[in-house]
Amino acid sequence: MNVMNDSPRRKELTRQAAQLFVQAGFDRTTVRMLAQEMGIKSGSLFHHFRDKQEILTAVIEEGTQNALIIAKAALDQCDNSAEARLQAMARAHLETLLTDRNAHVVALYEWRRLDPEARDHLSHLRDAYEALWEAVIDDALAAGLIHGDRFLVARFVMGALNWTVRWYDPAGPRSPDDLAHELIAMITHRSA
Amino acid sequence: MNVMNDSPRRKELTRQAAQLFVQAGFDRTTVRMLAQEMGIKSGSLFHHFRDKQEILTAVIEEGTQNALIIAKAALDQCDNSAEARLQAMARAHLETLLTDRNAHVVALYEWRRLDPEARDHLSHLRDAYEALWEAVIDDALAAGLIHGDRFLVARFVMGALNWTVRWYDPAGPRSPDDLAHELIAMITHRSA
DNA sequence: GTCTATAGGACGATAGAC
DNA sequence: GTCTATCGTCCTATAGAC
Repeated sequence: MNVMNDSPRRKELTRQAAQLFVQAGFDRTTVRMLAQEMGIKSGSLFHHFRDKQEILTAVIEEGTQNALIIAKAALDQCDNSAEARLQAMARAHLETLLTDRNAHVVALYEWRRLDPEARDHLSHLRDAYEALWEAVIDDALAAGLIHGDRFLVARFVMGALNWTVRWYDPAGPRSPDDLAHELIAMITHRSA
Repeated sequence: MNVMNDSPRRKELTRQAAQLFVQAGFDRTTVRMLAQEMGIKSGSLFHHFRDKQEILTAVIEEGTQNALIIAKAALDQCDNSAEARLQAMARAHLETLLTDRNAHVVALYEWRRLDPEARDHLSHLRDAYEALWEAVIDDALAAGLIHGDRFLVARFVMGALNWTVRWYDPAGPRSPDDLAHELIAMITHRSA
C-alpha cells in the first residue's frame, strides 16, 4: 500500500479530495464520493490511502505547505518596508484561500477533524506559517504602522482574513488583492 | 408531537444540544449522545423534535435571537457616541460567543448544515443582527473613527471577532472585554 | 412523556480475483 | 492498480407498550 509516498498520482487525488472537503465538509464527504470524483471505485481508494483520516491529513499538509511556500515567495519579492510586507502577506494569504479555494481552506476549517497524532505531526507546519505572520506583524508594530498586542493583532488580522471564506463571492466586484488593500488600510489608517 | 412550541422543557433541551454541537460539531453529535445528555433514551428525543435537523434549527434560532437581544440591550445602555457603541457591540458579540460558548457559536459555525428551508426561515434573524452591526459601523465611519468600505469593514470586524472562538482560552489572562477593547483600539488607532 | 426494540439505510473498510 | 462483493458497525428514525 502506497502510504506516505508523494507520487504525482497521490498529489492529484489529494487535490480532488480537497475540493470535495471544501464543498461538503470532511464529515459529509463519503469515501464513495471521493472515489467517484477520482474516477475509481471506493475499494480502490484504500490502495492510495490507509483510511479516510489519512486523506484529510494529506490535504491539510498540502494546503499548509503551499500557503507557506507562497507566503515566503511573496515576502521575498516585495519591498522590504513593513507596509509592503504586510500587504504581501495578506494578499498571499487571501489568494491561497480564495483563488485556490481548496487545500488551505480545509487546513483552516477542518483542523479539528484531525486525529491527535496527525494534529501533532502537522502542528509544526502550522506554527511555521503563523510565525511568518507574527514576524510581519512585529515589523509593522516596530515601524509604528499599527499598535497593540502582537499576539492579539496577529489573531485579529488572521481572523478577518480567514472569515472571508464565508462571504467572499469570486464573481463579485472585488479581487482578493482589493480585500488585502482594504484590510491593511483599515488597520494602518491609510487610504486604500 | 411538540413541534414548534417553545416550552421551558424544550428550551432546556435546546441548551444542552448547543453544548454538544459546539464540542463535537453537528455532524458528529449523534442523537444517542443528545439523548444521554438530556437524561432520556434516543427514541424519546423525537417526541420533542421532529428530527435532528429541527434541533439544529432550534439551537441556531435561540443563539441568534439571544445575540440580538443582548446586543440591543448593550447599545441601549451605553453612551450614544460612535466609539462607545462600537465598543458595546464588540463586547456583546464576544460575550455571547466566549462566555455562553454555545448557541451563538453554533449559529455561526454550523449555519451551512441547515437545510434550505431552515436557512430561509432564519436568514431574516441573521440579517437583523448583521444590520445592527452595519448601523454601528456606519456611525463610526460618519464620525471619522474608522475609514473604508462599510460592507468590508463590517465583515472584517465580524471575522476577527468570530475567529476568536478558535483560539480564545477562557482560562487565560484576557477577558472578552479586553479583546473587544484591543480590537477597537486596533481599528480606531486609539490606545487600549 | 418515556421506554424497548428494531427497521432500514449509509458508512468505512476489507478480501480476493484479475 | 482496479475491480466486485460484502462485512460489520453505526446512524436516524419509527412502532407500539406502558
